[in-house]
Amino acid sequence: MSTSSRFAVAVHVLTLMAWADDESLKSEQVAESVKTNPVVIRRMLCELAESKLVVSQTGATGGSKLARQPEQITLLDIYQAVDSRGVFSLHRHPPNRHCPVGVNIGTVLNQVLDEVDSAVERVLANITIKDVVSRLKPCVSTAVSKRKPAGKEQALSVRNY
Amino acid sequence: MSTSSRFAVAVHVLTLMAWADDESLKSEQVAESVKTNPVVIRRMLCELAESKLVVSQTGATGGSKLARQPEQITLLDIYQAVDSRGVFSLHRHPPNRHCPVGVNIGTVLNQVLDEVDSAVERVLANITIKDVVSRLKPCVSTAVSKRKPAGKEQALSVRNY
DNA sequence: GCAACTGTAACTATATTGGTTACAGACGAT
DNA sequence: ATCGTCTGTAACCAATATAGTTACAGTTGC
Repeated sequence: MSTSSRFAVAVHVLTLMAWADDESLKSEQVAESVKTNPVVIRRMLCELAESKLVVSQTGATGGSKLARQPEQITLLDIYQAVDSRGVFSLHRHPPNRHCPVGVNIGTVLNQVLDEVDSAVERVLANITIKDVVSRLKPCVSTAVSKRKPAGKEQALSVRNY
Repeated sequence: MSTSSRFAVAVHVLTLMAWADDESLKSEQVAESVKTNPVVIRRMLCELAESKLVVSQTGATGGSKLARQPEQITLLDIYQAVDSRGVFSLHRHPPNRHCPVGVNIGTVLNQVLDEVDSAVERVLANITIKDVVSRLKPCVSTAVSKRKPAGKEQALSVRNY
């Protein structure tokens, strides 16, 4: 199975941008939230830009923001953009073609892997970045209310961290 | 996502044993079908034995066979035995706790990952090794019929390769 | 006892991901 | 026009996971 955190980080990045509304974020700011190197973020942003999920601008005052509304970006879009190799893999090297099982297990396994991948995609297609932000807000206001009884969530800028 | 072929190989191994009926197979024979090293197979067989999917016997005339009937072993059993880390991973290092998104994205991501894992498990739980063997047989008899018009599949022993 | 297995440790090889440095090119501000 | 700040990208290193290999102790049937 996947051992990659690329999907998790990509969701994190796009959620940050949705949180920031229409303001563009610099790779440095995103990297601070994810706690990684800005180059790692920029590499991922390039992939996300190729899939038309974000738009970036070079130059001073540059940065990146969502290419569409948060409700029009599904987790499946993100998954396909950064981590679309499927849940499982077949054998590294093809099995023995002279064995009745070895010669055809690949066909059967591919059917199974397709079923699994479809199930994963059905789940991811039904969750948007807007949903993620919605699920996030209760956590945040609760966390903040310990210090600020009157929650004013909009004041929490990701740019401050 | 997963990039491991462990699940594919494990299904292959157990399918071989189901195909061999109740005869025990030596790691050498299994390795020939999978085209890998017998030690790789024995390592995997140990994991499968811990999960009570196969039983092995040491000594001369030793080998391994299924611990239960093929219809009582699901692909979920196999998945959990050899590759149970879940489909996705979270961030390698925890995100910034001072960022409203970073501090809680893990909670939301875990909800999503649980939904995905459940979907995968539902698919795998509904496929047994017997099903895999059934899906395999048409392929084999077709392949064989090119040389042997009167198919007699039972004669195809995995022990020959 | 001997031969043929499994179980397992130790090591190497290979692949993937993540992290880092460095730098060319874009672009707004002055 | 040039300067500072940003993106895009190449090149490289580190860390991790899996696969493959050799070696050998222990088990078991003959």
